[in-house]
Amino acid sequence: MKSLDKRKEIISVAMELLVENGFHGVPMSMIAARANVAVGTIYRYFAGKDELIYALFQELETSITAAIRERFPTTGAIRERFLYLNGIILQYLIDNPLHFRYLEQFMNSPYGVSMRRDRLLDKEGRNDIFMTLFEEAIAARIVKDIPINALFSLAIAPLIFLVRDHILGFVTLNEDLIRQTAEACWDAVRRNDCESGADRAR
Amino acid sequence: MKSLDKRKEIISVAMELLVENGFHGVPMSMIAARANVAVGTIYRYFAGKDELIYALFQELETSITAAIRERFPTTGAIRERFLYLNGIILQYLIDNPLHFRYLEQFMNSPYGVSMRRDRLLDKEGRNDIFMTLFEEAIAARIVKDIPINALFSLAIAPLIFLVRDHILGFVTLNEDLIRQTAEACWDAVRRNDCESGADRAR
Amino acid sequence: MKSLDKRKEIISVAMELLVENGFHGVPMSMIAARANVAVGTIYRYFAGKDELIYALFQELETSITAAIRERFPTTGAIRERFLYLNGIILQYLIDNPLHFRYLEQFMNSPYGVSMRRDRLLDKEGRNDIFMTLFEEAIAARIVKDIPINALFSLAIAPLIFLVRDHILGFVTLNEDLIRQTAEACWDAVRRNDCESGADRAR
Amino acid sequence: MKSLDKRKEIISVAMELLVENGFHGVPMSMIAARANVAVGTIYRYFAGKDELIYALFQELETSITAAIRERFPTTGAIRERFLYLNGIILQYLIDNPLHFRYLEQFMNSPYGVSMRRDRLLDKEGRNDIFMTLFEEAIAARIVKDIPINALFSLAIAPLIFLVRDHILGFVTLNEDLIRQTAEACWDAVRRNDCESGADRAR
DNA sequence: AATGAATGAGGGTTCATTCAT
DNA sequence: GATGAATGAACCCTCATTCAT
Repeated sequence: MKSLDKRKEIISVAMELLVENGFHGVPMSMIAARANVAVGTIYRYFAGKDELIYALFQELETSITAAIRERFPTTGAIRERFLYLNGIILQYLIDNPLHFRYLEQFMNSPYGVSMRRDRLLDKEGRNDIFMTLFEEAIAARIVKDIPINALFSLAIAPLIFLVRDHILGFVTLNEDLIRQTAEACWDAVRRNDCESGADRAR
Repeated sequence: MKSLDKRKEIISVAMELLVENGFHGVPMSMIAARANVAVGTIYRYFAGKDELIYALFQELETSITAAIRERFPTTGAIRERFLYLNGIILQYLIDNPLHFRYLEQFMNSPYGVSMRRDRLLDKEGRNDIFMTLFEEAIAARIVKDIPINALFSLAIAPLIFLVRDHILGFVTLNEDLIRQTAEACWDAVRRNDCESGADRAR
Repeated sequence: MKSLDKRKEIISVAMELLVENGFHGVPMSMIAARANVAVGTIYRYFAGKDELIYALFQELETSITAAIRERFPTTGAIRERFLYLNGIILQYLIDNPLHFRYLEQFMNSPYGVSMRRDRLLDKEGRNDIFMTLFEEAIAARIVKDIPINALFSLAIAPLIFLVRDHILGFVTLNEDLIRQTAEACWDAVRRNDCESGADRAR
Repeated sequence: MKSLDKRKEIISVAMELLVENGFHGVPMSMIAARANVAVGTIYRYFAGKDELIYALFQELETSITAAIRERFPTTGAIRERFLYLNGIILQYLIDNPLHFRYLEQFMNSPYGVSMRRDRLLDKEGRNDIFMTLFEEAIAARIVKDIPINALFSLAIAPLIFLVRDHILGFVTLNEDLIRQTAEACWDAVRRNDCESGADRAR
């Protein structure tokens, strides 16, 4: 097995186990055993358990960002791009439930909190696609005049919750429901006087 | 100190410590020390650490349910009740950031997952207030015709995300923003043809 | 077994094992097993292995200091007190070969070096009995006019070396030899013009 | 790099690191890295870590013995030869503090102990220069009539202690102090009735 | 000869839980 | 009821050594 394959195998196995058993329910030895490597080998690729957990997050972030970037249209009506973007994200999360569950656990653990604290400092501007879209929309006075964080929450949060329900089996997300939800999110962020409501009717 | 006081003290101390350091960053001995009891004493009130963690969740759930129930108006226009309900929840979470952060950590840990699995079985119908309201709204054809889980996500998720941002200092939630967000959530769930859009203008 | 007894047992067992196998040849588990306690118990009395090693040194230092102090005469001719002091030390080391070997290993390991570095800072004036004696002797112009460290080395170092040889079986230290060596050390430190040489003849 | 150069480089790097961090504070990988060779390469020159540590000791012993032998005068008054010998040793240790510190650590570790045990068996008669000198001196009734080990300790131990103090910065060894200490050591070993004391005045 | 990735036994340490007082 | 000393399984991590390249 090549070196890179080993790293990938470790990441893949770790993701699965950590999602299933929680960060503290998975000894390094368990990861090693399932990845068919020695414990020490993991430490050639990751400085420690914490670093492995962070690395998994970054791996996943890279993957989701790539997925979005490669499919996202840079032109077209804002509303259409918004709906399309939401659709992509929803689809990605449904297709990669492991990633979704890892993200949820990571973000709501001390790891995620400290990660966000670090990010606050070196503001690299993540989620830039969404942010760019919103900035354009704000300038065009198409969306509500509230802080961009609020817009972001209105646009994204329901998707996250729905995916969670979907994964837990409370609801089944089909194409129709995905579209409807994406549109509902748009309703939440757009200005909703009749005029701009009219743009739907065009 | 009375027996009940001890239990309360343990719960209060544990909540604080667990939120700050994560479930696995808090030894029982640390809780005992901060609560001014012996380690063994905790085991008189809770069967073990896991049970303590579950008990904390239940305490908190009781508290939040009570807060909602005691303030929620059973009459009035659906939209107004919806906005009011959202406002109560938001306010509760802002006033009790410890509860909020505990919930987030709990829900996204193996504890929360297994708890939800248990609930799936003995469907007790939590969140009944919201559900009742939605059922009424669906019957009145005021809200979109999508699964109730989707409605629930659209109504609640953005608030959760915003509170998280607020607690982390990304955004400051004042009364205006709370109202605007609650209304945006309503926009997401309501039927948004011009007619029902008009009901806002009434 | 009382708590204090346990601490003593751990110290005693640790001393023996560490002397025999070296600091790094003795796992905590080995100490625990021989002391008939659980591994964790050691950590109730010592913060960690390093601290245990330091504690052993201090234990031993206290013991040796006490042994010297309780027997040392505060009056009498300087030469007699010097010889007596050397005798006490020699006897102590011969009687407690474990202590001697522990000291040697400790002093010549990174532990001892860092300990001495710490002591340099908070100069507490150890070995004060010897130092006091020397200061008196210097004032009386009985000993050589060289730095006190040099005097100290001349007075003590040969004893240490001899004890080492004794323990290794290269030489057998009997009372005669002890006395002769102590006197030879005195010859090394005293002013050795005929006049002060004469004080021996008095 | 030639093979021999590699061996020398490994030895030199290892000496430095082992002195600074202790035998157990230096992984083989650290030595390899600092010597710019692969870990495996070290094992071509030394059978294992223990053997490396022994080899370092032997290198050093060879070096010190050579230094003494090449400078030591085989003729002259015993006292002068004694003083000269002590001077050589002292100078060597001061010039090679790394060797000194290595020796101290080695001798007082299980390595040194087992080495000495081995030597006991195949009595090779080390320190022969000193021993020869002493035997000559004993025969000439110039030194005290005590076991040769005792004489050796009196002659050498203070120097060792002083060098240690010097390296640790407790005292500064200049030429004067070196000479004075060497003479004091002579005072310790020589017969010190006035007559032989007079030989100093000659 | 040289490399360095891989190994895995072994070590220090933690901490949930128990139970004699 | 309350205490907290004692327990020991289990964890993370290190590093001497090997061996395929």
